Parts: sequence; structure tokens; C-alpha cells
Amino acid sequence: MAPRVTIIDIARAAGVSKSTVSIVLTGSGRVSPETADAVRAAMRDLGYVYNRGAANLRNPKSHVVGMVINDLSNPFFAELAIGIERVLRTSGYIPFMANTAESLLRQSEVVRSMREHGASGIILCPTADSTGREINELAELGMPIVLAIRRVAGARVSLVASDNRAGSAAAARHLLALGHRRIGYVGGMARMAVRQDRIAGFSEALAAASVAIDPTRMIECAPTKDAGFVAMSALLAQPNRPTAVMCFNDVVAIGAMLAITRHGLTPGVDIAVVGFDDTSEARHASPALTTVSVGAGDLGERAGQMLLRQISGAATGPETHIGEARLVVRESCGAPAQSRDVA
Amino acid sequence: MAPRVTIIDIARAAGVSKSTVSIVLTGSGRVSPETADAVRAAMRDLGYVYNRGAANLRNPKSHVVGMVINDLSNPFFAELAIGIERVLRTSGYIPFMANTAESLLRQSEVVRSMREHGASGIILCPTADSTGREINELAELGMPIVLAIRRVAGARVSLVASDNRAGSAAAARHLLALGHRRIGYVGGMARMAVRQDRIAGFSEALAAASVAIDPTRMIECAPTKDAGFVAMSALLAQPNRPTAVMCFNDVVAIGAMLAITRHGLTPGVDIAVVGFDDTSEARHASPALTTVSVGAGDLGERAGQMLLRQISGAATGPETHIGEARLVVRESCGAPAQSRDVA
DNA sequence: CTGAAAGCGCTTACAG
DNA sequence: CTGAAAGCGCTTACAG
Repeated sequence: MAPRVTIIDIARAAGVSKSTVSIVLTGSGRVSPETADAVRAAMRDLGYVYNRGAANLRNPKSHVVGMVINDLSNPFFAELAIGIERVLRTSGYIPFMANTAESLLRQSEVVRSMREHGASGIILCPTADSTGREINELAELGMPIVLAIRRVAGARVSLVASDNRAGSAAAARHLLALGHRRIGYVGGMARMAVRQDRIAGFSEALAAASVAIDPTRMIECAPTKDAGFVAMSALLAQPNRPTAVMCFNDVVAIGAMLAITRHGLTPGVDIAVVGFDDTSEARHASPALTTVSVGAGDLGERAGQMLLRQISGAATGPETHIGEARLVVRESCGAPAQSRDVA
Repeated sequence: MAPRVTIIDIARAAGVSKSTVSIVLTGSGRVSPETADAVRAAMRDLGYVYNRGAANLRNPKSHVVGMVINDLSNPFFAELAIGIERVLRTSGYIPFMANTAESLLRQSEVVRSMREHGASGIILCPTADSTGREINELAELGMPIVLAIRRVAGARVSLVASDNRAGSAAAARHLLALGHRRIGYVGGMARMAVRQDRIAGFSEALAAASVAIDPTRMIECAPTKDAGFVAMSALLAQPNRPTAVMCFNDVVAIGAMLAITRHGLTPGVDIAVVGFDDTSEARHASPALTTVSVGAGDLGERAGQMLLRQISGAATGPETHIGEARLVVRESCGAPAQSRDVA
């Protein structure tokens, strides 16, 4: 690789001092248009690359922010990430993304690396086993941080999530209205606050209808398609199987529908299935998945805006945004066609 | 934010010189275990954060690499990205990812930013309108770079892609064997080299069977679900509609199947549909999508390995890996059940 | 094993 | 508007 070209080289080529080059680079202070053009021409000619590390050394205001995503293979988080990027970018920040694949070790490596590179804030979709302790430690170090989607018990930081309890309750009430009484719950790990919230809504709706919850029909599993398949298969192997299942999220639901089909039954006919998230996959699944829409892209934008407020100091403390969760009735719940949502 | 703690603070707290702290940090040179422990304890107590920018200034060997992805909402690219991350991480590199959403402007911003932050290499899934010129400029500046998935005409850099021509030819031969003669092609933009390669395979198969291509049945569109829906709808509005369509990729095919259904027809029965990529969505679509499998995760791993060779200098020049593309017969092509692949 | 010194590429006052 | 100087946090020889 050719020796690095620095502002000194540019200054020499443009016949100015390196202070002037720096002023052109940062846009601070006044420089005559002719001078600025000459400097820019020199940068182009010499293939100059600005050295952020050196700049941040002197002026520690960085415009990079980190996005730490727990599972990029889940389209819900991909849509969320795209929403975050959209607002961060239009605000002049450059978001760098990393996937933790639900590994806490990987999460702490990635977060550390982002701090070392001078990120001015982080949006974190925490792994399922994150605890309030490590998140608070980060925040106490002065790092602006917004938790997205997944609440973490004990974490005293900003949060953007959806109304998990209300969304699940609405879905459960819908199944009850369709006449279901043996309703299972599939997916998520018990330690996840999000699952606790969703189960709370589920329980609340069943209690209101005086329907008992059978703990043997509450199956934990990782929030993935494959795990949903396995968990649903286990549920189907039980005697007295449920007539309906609520799933932790859409990918689990799609896995569950696959298991139902593989078992020789028809989702939406023999067993009602409901998801959570309303990813585009839910719309295109077969049968089309009844699910709870939370607006992944919108939540992402909210999280981006919230992080910007944390960074700028416009927010005086941690903020919380709980987005609406709306039941979308399609085919997989077996509801009569005329009561379904379009698309 | 508290004033930054530096190695000088650590040195003072641990009662050593800052050289010693640096040696502990970098692992260069020998330090007694007791001293090293004292240093590490001080770092923990004071909440020390290593400043990569400062370190890179003196020793410009960075362990960050960039992954630039053109469309993260397409599950194919998400799977690819996960494969790339897997090998990069296990090799001690920390991959930062950015999504360009098919915007060339965004791509150059993101690439520039990665260079400014001292990335030691970049894996680039280029936007549809990337040209060889800008990619060669990057490479000439000495940046190790691997193009993934999308060949770019004129680019003289390393490439990991699939055998687009052979894969498309196999898919077309399959449709011909099923008796189809009016076969359309939906999706991709004409300027994309990948589309040209796929069309070449398609044309080759049709020519071998002495079947003419009707240019009015070749519809360009962006490689997205929505664009596939619109393009297929346009094709269906034509007189003498095709009995089969090959689609640029799976997301286009899923959009096309939706359009067929919306038109009152049944994909796989009234019109055969074939995709490309074999994303997990293809398996779970209804009807299950016949497609060309390229192994997204594997290609990602290959790309990661290739970049590592470019960075280390183990590669003496640009390398190319063309992965196998294998037809996977499911339901959407209307093949008789006994000839279908499992799952 | 440790300490003093130089220097990486930049920005920031400050004097002209 | 420009130039000389100091300093950001680190690493790298080099002398002890």
C-alpha cells in the first residue's frame, strides 16, 4: 500500500498551510472559495483519505453510532435495522451494525469494539440472556444507549418496544371469541422479559374468560423457525392437543405451522395459529398468518430518534416509547373469511 | 461524560510506566504476571476504554473489516452476511456492516466512512448500478476488496458468486421438460451483470430446445417482492400470457406468485414459477417455491475467507470463486409430486 | 522488565 | 485568511 497521504501533503500540493486544509475539511472557519477548491482538487489528485482516528483524538466528537442486532436472520429485526438506519443517516450519523446471533459474549465484544472506535451511542437489541447489570454498567460509563424491542428487567436506560401485553391479550381474546378453550403458547425463553409480558397478556385474557391455562401447553423455545418447528412437534405429540396456539413471534409461528402440516394437519383448520410481529413473511405464508402488527420499521425510526436525543442531550433522562400492537386477522387462526384483514 | 481515562492514568494507578501498560494491552513483549494483573485491575477499576483511533495512528494495523450489503431486507443477503460474519469473527476480525438499500450514493458514503475508520478490507455486495470504475478506484487505492454475489462488468477485483448461467439453464431446462414453451422472465435490471448471466443460461436452454424467446415476456424490475408483484401483474395483463415464468430471485418470485393469486390463478397449477437463491422463505412459501439453491451462508463464508487472504497477502492477486447452483424442485413449478425434492 | 522520548495525523487556539 | 506550535492517546524503539 502506498504511504499514507496526510493533510501535510495536501497543504504542500495546494500551496497552503495544514491549518487551512483542516478548516476546509471540517468546515469550521472561513476560507476563500478558490483556496477551498484548490485544496479539494489536491485531495482528489493525491487520493487523500481522512483519518477519523486522528481527528477524534483531538476532537472527540464522533458521528458513528452502533446498532447491535440479536438476530439478523429474523426478518423482523432486519426491518427494524433498516428503520433505524433511515433516521440515523438522514441526521448525518453513520450507523455501523453488528449481529450477535443471541450470543452474550459476542454482544459484549461488539459493544466494546464500538466504544473503542468512539461510537457516540448504541442502539441495542439485547440477546435473550442479557441482564440489567451489564446494560447499566454501559450506561453508567456515559454511553448513550437505547434498548430496542426487548425490555431487560432492571435496566435503567431508554427503551423502544411494543405493547406486548395488550397485543397478546387481543390475540388471545380473538382465539377465545372463535370458541377455542385449549390454547397453547409456543416459543420464547422464560427468562425473557418480552415473553413474560406477552404471557401476562395471554393469561389476563384467558382469566377474564374463566379459561384455565394448562402449563403443559406452555412450551419454551428459542425464537427461531427451527425451534418453533421442534416445539410445536412436541406439543402435537401430547395427548389432548390444543385447538389453538399463540406463538412468541412470526418465525416461531411459521415453524409451528410447518410442524402442524408435517403432522398431517392443516394450520387454520385443525389448529389455529397466531404469531407476533407481522413481518412480510407473515403476509406471504400459507395460510397467511394471523399476527400482531407492531410496525418494525416505525419502531426502528423511533429508536433512532430517541438515540439522537440521548446523544444531543435533548433528553434529560431515559425515555420510553411503547408502540401500539394491533391484531391482524388473516387465515391461520381459522376466522371466517369476512372478518379477515385485507392483505 | 467523565474525563477520558488513558493509559497514563492506568500506569499511575498500577504504579508502572505507560510503556508497560501498552505492552499489556497489545500483548507484545514480556511482563510479569503480577504486573499484568495489577494493570488489568486498574483498567477495570477506572473504567478504561482502549482508544483504537490513537493506537491505529501509531500502528496502522486495524482489525475491523467492512461488510456493505445492498439489501438487508432480502433474506438471501441476511443469510450471506451471517456467513461472512461467522468466518471473520472466528479469525479475530470485527466486521462492521452497513446496508446501502441499493443506493450508489449511500454505498460510496459507507465505503468512504469505512476507509476513514481504517478498515483493513471490505466485502461489497454492490448496488445494482455500481460500475467497474468506482470499484477499481477503490482497489487501486490499496484496499483489499471482495465482491460478493454480484459480478460487476469491468471490475478487476476478487469475486465470490454462484454459477448464475448454469443455474438458470438448469431451471429453464426443467420448465421445458415439463412441456412449457411460453416462458417469461421476470425481474432484475438489464444493466446488472447477474441478470445478464442468468438470462444467458435461460436463453441457452431455450435455444437448445429450439424455443424462441419473446422479448415482450422479459420484464425488468427491481429485485424486490413488491416490484415482482407489479411486474408479474403487467405480464398477466398481456394477451397470450406465458405458462411459466423464471424469476430473477426468490423475493421477486414470491411477489410474482402473489400477483398470480391476486389475478385469480394458482401458481404451480395455472402458471409455473421458478425462483433463484433458495432462501428459507422459498421453502415456506405456498406453494413451496421451486428455485436454484446457491448456499447463501456458504458463499458468505467463502467471501470472508477470500478477504482474509487478500488482507494477509496470501493471495497474490484477485481470486474468483463460482459456487455451484443446484435446481431444487418443489411445488411452484407444477412438477409431479414424485419428482420433487424433499423439504 | 521499566522509563523517557519521539511521532502517528489531526484540530485548536493564537499571533500575524 | 495563514502559519507555527501544542497536544489528543497511543506504540515503538532505545537505553537502562
